[in-house]
Amino acid sequence: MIRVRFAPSPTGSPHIGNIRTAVFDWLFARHEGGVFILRIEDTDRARLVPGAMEEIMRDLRWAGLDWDEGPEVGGPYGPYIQSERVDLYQKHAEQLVAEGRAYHCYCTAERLEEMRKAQQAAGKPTGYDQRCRYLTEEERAALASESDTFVIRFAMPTSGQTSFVDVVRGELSFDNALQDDFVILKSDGYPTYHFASVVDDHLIKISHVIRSEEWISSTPKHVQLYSALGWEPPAWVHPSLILGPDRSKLSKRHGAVNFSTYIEEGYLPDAMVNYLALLGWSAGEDRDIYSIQELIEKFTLEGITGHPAIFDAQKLLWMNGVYIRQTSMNRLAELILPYLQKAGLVSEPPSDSELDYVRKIVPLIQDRLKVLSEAPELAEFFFREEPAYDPKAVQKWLERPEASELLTKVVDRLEELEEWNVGAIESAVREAGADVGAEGGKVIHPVRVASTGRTVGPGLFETLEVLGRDRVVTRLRRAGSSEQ
RNA sequence: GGCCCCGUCGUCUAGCGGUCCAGGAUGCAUGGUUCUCAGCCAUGAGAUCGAGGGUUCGAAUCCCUUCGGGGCUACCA
Repeated sequence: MIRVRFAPSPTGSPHIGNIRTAVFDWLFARHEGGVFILRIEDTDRARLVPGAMEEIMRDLRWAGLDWDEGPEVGGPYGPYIQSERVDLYQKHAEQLVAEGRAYHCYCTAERLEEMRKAQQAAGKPTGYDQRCRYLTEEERAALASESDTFVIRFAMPTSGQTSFVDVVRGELSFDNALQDDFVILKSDGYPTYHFASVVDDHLIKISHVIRSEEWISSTPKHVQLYSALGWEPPAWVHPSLILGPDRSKLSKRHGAVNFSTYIEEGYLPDAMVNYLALLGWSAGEDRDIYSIQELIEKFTLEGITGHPAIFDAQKLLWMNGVYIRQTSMNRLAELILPYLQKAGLVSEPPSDSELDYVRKIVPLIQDRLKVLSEAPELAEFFFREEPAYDPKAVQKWLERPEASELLTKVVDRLEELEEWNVGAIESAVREAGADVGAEGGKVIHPVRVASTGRTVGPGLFETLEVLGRDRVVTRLRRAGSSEQ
């Protein structure tokens, strides 16, 4: 049975890279008919951010990455929050100590710091000097009695190599002598990541550890831990990092990296998952748009690339536009409604007529939307009592002698229309234009500016139809008479 | 510094010894559709496959060296 886990640390908001890993985990589990597990790695009490765990779960749910075991849903190997499992880590750590595979260390932070400085100054690899590893019983007892705190360090083999197979890179090998006697249990009684993840991955029966490249160098530590504990390690899968435009690890410096930012800006869940799946993975085909179902069908570990990928916000934007165009009108109306309300264009809750109006506007802006948050800007003139007139547009199309006459003719004809629909509106406007010797853009542009305040926008006749006769007549009359 | 990973158009990538004087997408440019914008359609520019050596009849694909980028190097994850 394939069992994978997404194991974030609640130290802040999930960012693009975190969710990309979750996407890989989830896609792999679903492809294999396996189990996707969410485990919270909150063993660093100092960096814990209140609410971060909730945000992680909210983001995953928003993206449709549902977990089969984990917080709020439970499962046979819980709890799935590491701070609730400390006794487990302590038990296994003590077991390692009893077996001589780990030891208590009484060195102070100050001594460790000095040691590191000296090592760096001497140009030597840094790492614990194992002072507490070879203590005699007497020395150990003495230190224990005079020191109230200690950590437990793992006794790494001092020679030989540790090898393991990484699914995306093949066999990797590291010198044991260069590995540190790393801490497995901190002085506050909590485990370090290295220890907690190994204990949990085993106890929770994880078959594949999928985590980003930054963990490769500590994998030999984990492999040795498995060996000391007498456990079989899982398959290791290390996709490459996601980089910022400057090619360094994606971080806050690069701007919008928090996943929630993309939710707020109005990216669609499926578009985000589609885009993230393609960052570091490929189905080996000449295409980019995949439904979630298709991604599940196609996703294999073999398609994961071994080189870093730079996050391309422009391509994401394009892809989101594709998804918006694929969205049904009614659905899109629902999606943009909150944005229109936030901008004060539609009341909360919306009236039936407002809802109806929004639905009529959607077809006109769908092709022009790349993210939902652009909706208010694109549709503002539909809602305002008086549209915001672009001064340059007014100057170019309305502040000319013939404009007033033209607009008047247009309104006159529009008012006489029996049917208010695109065809009738178009005929009326064009005929009015012909009356004053203006055709095509010469009549369309002034009318657009007069009715919407701008030179760009959806097709004029469709726009007028949706605006409705009352608004159109009012705006054209006003613009036609208030010649500057 | 040490250890490790990686290196194909600006970007995401296809490619796993010959069908590649390297394909798709994005972005960019130009043209078409049209009332503008967007969309859509078409065309184009854009990668001597980081570089240098090999192996081979033949290499982006295998080997070595080199350079470059990145990651790790905590009682953080």
